[in-house]
Amino acid sequence: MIAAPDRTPLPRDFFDRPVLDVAPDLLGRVLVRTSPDGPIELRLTEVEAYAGEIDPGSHAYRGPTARNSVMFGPPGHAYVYFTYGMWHCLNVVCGPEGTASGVLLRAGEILTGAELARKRRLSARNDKELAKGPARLATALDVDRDLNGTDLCAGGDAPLTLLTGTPVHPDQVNNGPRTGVGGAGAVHPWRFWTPNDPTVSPYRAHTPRRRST
DNA sequence: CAGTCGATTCACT
DNA sequence: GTGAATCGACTGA
Repeated sequence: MIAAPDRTPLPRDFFDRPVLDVAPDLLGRVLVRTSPDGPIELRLTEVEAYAGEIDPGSHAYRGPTARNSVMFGPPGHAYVYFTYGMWHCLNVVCGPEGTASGVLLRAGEILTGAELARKRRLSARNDKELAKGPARLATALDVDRDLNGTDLCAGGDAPLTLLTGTPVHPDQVNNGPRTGVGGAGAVHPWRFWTPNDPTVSPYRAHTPRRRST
């Protein structure tokens, strides 16, 4: 008998901690997306930590900009960015206001709303691929920049909420280098995932873009 | 203001 | 395993 996931929204305090504490603690939590199309619930299986201004891999490394301003705001809010001209990725802001840490939500298992997620992820060959990768996760949940800055702790009918769920025991969390991060940021083993879970995305090293001409 | 490239995904060989 | 897609933020002149 497995206990039902705790549906209490995570409190603000949860996110007001060092990002390396928050990131592994997010595994097993449940992200709820409510939209006019219907609800989707997803159990987080893979995340990556980005340590703000001290982290060469972070968007906040060179200080505040128009794009990353939400990361410098209060914890527990969504930082959504657009990349490669066609994808969105979803992060949770961590640490006190004025700092700029965040956790990239990279993959998860769809618990409810799979039918809706399949409509948005037509290229997925099976349900394990619906949210296997950060842009796939955002696509399945219909997350775009309209949700940048959304409070994930508000509860109620907010478009995005993080529930307590069923946290993974720290002894069971795996970690390794972050996917697709190059340069000095590649040395940090700040990717966290639940082992032996088919929804976790494969690791890929950073690939420099080939020069034109 | 032009050049560069990205916390990726997908189709194809 | 390799390369294209696609656009906007950021950088440096």
